[in-house]
Amino acid sequence: MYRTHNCGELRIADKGKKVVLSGWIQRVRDKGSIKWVDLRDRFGLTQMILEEGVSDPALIEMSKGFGREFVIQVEGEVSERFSKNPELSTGDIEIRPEKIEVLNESKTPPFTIEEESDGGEELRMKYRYLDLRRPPLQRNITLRHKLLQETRKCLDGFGFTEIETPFLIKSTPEGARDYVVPSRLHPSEFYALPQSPQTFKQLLMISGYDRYFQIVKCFRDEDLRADRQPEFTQIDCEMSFVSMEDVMETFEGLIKELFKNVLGTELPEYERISYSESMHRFGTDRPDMRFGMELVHLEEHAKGKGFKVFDDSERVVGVVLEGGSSYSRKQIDALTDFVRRPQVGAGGLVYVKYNDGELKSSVDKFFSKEELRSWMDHANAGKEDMLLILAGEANRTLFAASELRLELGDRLGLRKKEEFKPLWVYDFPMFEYDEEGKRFNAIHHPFTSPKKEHLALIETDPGSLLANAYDMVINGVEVGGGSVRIHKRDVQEKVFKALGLTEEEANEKFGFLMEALEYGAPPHGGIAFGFDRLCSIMGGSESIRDYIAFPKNNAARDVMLNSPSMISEEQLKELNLKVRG
RNA sequence: GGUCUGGUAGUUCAGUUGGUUAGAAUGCCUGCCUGUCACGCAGGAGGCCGCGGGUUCGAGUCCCGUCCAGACCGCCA
Repeated sequence: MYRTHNCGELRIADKGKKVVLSGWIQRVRDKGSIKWVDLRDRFGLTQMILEEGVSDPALIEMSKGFGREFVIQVEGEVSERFSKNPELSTGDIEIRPEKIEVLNESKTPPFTIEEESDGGEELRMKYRYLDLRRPPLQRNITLRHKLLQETRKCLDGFGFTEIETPFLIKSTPEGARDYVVPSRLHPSEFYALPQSPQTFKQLLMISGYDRYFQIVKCFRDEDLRADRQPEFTQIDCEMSFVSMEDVMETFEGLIKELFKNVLGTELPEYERISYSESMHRFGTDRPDMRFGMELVHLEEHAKGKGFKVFDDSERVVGVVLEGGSSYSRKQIDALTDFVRRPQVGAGGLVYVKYNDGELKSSVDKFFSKEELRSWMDHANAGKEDMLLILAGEANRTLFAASELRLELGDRLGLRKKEEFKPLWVYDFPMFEYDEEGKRFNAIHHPFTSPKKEHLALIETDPGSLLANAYDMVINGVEVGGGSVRIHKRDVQEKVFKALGLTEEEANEKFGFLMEALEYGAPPHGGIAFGFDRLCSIMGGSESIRDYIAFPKNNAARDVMLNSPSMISEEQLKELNLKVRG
């Protein structure tokens, strides 16, 4: 028997018990005539003691060969410590070994396997199996496990059926780039890996399964980010006979359940705002609701007074920094640098604040004190505050203002990790115009239903058409998005047409779906959650890589496997492929 | 495709205006230590300064190229 207990469970009540423990050597502390060895597994740390004149001399001799991460098995007695460690759950006891067996030796690991490792990102990725031994990663992976279990339990309870859908499917190059798999049996033909099981889940509704879910890998061949991996996991859901309201209510319920059962947190009530309201108040469609500092619109107050920068701008947008009147020139310059970074993209930053009771601004030359005061009043800014103003083309200015708001929120410590503010954003536009492609793209996807009352606009003014689409946003992160789908063929045809697909193209790619819509498709809708993102939000980390056991790096490489890699001539030949270059 | 930051000991980093033998911490090895728990103390080993060119009497340091890593923009229906 390798063990009677794990390394995290023995307490003072176990004093005197004969036990067997197995684990990894975390550290050896050699104090001359006493030596301690910390034994670690994923449950905790237990100390073993070797004492000259007390312990078996053969064991002391043997322990001289011990190194970090050796795997050993220890048989011995639980004894009370002479000096206890209140920091450790097993800190009252230690093991006095009678028998030790080295189950496996270990090379010295290239970084420390501790709460805080000394290793850098790249090295830890290469030795991911060692990094995964560290307590923070074990907590993350365990959190993910709990979320998986709770999700299944909860959705099962809601009457959802888990159904698997295929990974080898057909390439449809709209939207994200597909990962593609060559077919051996059909030379020159390819499968694609799904970007999502979207069409399958709709077909399952047509098949009458009523409520479907799947915790499923999805694949997108696009560039990576801290919160984006080429293969990622979705909680994919679909329901029949539902309105937008029904879907929102159901999945608010799911997420509340998950927070309660996994984190022990009661989520506050969901706010709901429309896309246009969100853009107006926050400059983004995924606002962080943990703090205020909403955008102030100053076009009416600031334009047409002869200041060219403002006069030439579509938008003049302010953010009030509470307590900002004490900001120094240097601090304001730092904020200016922040908004001028190419990633934010603003041209500059105008400030207005009180200095010894006098209004002071970077545009004093162009505006009177009264005009400045009217801005401050409109912005509800007090004597201690500072009004920061951005101006320019509409989209860019809103984006920059939104980034500035987040930056200020960070500086004021208003974005607390342990606070959660959930939100629905709904009524997204159906299409957006792609300047490069000179055509309309679906903002959500082409199976999203347009608002019934707007449907007539689809031929005249597609840009103003709203969709029955909704995103769930928590703390400024889009954790899920969905829509009520099109369930009638003629509507689906109109949408494809608006997207610039010919009838032939639409039939070639989605004929199966359109035909299915003709056989009694029920009204249906659903949502998909980014499961990795949900983990990272709940776990309090920025990067989803911390919640994926074996992630890819930012060039989509697995540095441990060193994949992707070349394949052999024989494999290529079998697949009827030739590699260029 | 683009912007920015970085690459120096096993690891994390410092390295001045271009100038002697490239440093620190930690890890590793050796010795000492009777209650440690980030133990302590003393000593030791450990370097193709990412790679390739160039400038210079002289390059870790400056220039060009390249590779790798990270963040971001584009992209992600």
